[in-house]
Amino acid sequence: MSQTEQTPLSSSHFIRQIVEEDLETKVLGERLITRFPPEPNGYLHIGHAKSICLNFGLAKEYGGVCHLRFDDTNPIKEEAEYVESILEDVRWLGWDWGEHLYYASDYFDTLFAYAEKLIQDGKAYVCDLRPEEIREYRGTLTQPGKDSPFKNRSREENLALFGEMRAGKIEEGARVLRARIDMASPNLNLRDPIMYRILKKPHHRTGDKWCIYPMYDFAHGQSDSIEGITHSICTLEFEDHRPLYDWYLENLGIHHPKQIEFARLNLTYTVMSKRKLLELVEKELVSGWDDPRMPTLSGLRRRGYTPEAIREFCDRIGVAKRNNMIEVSLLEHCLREDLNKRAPRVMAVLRPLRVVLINYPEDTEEALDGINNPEDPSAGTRKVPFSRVLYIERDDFLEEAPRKFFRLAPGREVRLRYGYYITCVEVVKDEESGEVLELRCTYDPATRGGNSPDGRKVKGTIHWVSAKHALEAEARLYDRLFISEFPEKSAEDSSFIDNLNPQSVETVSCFVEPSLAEAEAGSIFQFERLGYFCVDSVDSGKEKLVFNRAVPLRDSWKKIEKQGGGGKK
RNA sequence: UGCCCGAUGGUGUAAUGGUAGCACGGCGGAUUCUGGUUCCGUCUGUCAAGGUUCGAGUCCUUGUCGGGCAGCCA
Repeated sequence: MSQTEQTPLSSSHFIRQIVEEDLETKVLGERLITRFPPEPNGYLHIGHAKSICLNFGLAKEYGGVCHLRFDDTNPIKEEAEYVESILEDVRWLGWDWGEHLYYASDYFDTLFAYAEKLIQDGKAYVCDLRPEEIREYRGTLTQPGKDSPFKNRSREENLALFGEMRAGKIEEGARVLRARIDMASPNLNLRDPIMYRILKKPHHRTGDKWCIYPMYDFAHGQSDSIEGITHSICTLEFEDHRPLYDWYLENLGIHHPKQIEFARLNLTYTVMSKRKLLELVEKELVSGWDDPRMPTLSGLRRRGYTPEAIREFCDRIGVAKRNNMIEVSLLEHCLREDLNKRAPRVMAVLRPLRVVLINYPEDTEEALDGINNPEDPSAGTRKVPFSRVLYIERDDFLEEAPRKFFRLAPGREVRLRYGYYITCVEVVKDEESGEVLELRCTYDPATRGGNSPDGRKVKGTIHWVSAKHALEAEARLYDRLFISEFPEKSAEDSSFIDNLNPQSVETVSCFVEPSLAEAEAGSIFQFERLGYFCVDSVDSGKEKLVFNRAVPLRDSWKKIEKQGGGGKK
């Protein structure tokens, strides 16, 4: 057993190395404590999954713990609805925070006391500059800022003023509490950053208790500190904030976790920013945060992605500091890899073409044995009803078929999966339009089950459903939401919205085998030769089955077809 | 023309001064009652120039390119 574990699948990335070293030298204690700190202002997406798996994964791996903490310091943007969805998504992904569920808002009292301490130490002051003035005084990227005229107020005055801010005596925007650092710092975050601002808004957890709220920088590090976090792992854009993170903790003289930054996930053909995802939702360009085309965890779940596939994906993409752009094909690969092992196979016809077996008795039907999962013998077999009239996929018939087309064509023989060999003898067409309406075929009774006693081979096997027994269902064929590989890189005067794929979903009415009648919401099947389909958790029901295509099977025929049509006829 | 970070095949990611490897992807083939799966083969890489060293993807210098930062957002 231990021999199989000698080669860990996940590679050793730089954060793991730092953690390992720190655990060895015990500079931050003996136990690893990480945290995932979402702001409850939107739904979690696949990019968050990277962070979640990193933080929870590391904790699990090294016998530590990972906290789930909501970074809820801005009541204007945050809502309880988001808290609920985030809890659900993290749990669904397979992680357990145990009793370690926290809210930055739980620390508001402590944070307030911390602020008073800095004032007392002459390291913070109340500033009366207006927002525009603060911006002016801050300077620019290349020019230093200048001191606020209020920078040298006495401690007593600052304390009193800060108390008034808290008591609601000051109007919004009139005053802020600032750290007294250095207006000339080349790092703008150190130019006397704002610690507290006045926001006369009720908070989703603290209600009306507060009308001043700490800024991210004044809340995050201290929250980490209070919880005894050892390694505070965040994304690259906070790199410039680290000196401030360190400054607060040092000047407060409290436990000092180590902040480490890594590059966030980017995926081709999708957008990842919460702002853009919100825009898609609000403009009703998608059906909601859980639209199966969204890269949100709720969308992916509804689409048919499994937690296992997502975790595997997060493991494979690695962790580094350089900006990256992961190809969606890797995500799709991880899904197929997982589902191939587990998804029951079933037959469904998306674009039906009627086939009549002219030498098959009218009143007969039989039950054929279908293998539920060739990758998993324990999944067993099922009975699939067969009769004289069937539906096959329109794509599986071509009137003028090239040599490499192994499916049905006039005069050609194919195997019906688990059924008989059939030969197409007649094509019935609409006289006016020329559209193929029906195929008339003969079947070979000796080939029942899919093998011929004379050993003759057929190149192709196609799927089918019995017309009499089939269930009608809806299938939603999803494709990528954007046509462009890099939707955010749109022309100057256009938005990422212009890169939406107009064919990102096609809804078809299809026929599925009767065994699917009792399929539960959220369960996933492989429609043989087509792809993986998930019973929609919102719209599917007893009256009407609705399936979402999570991902199609790889299709090498399509490739041949594109390259040159599979040769001469 | 400030500060910080980064640069390895098409895309990711390893190699921690000592044979540039793995995965996805592409291409070709074998097997197959899913044109799926599986298996085999194959393709392409250390940003540039100097320096240190017996030896540099790795260390140093300079340059180039990419990213982040001027919310009372996180």
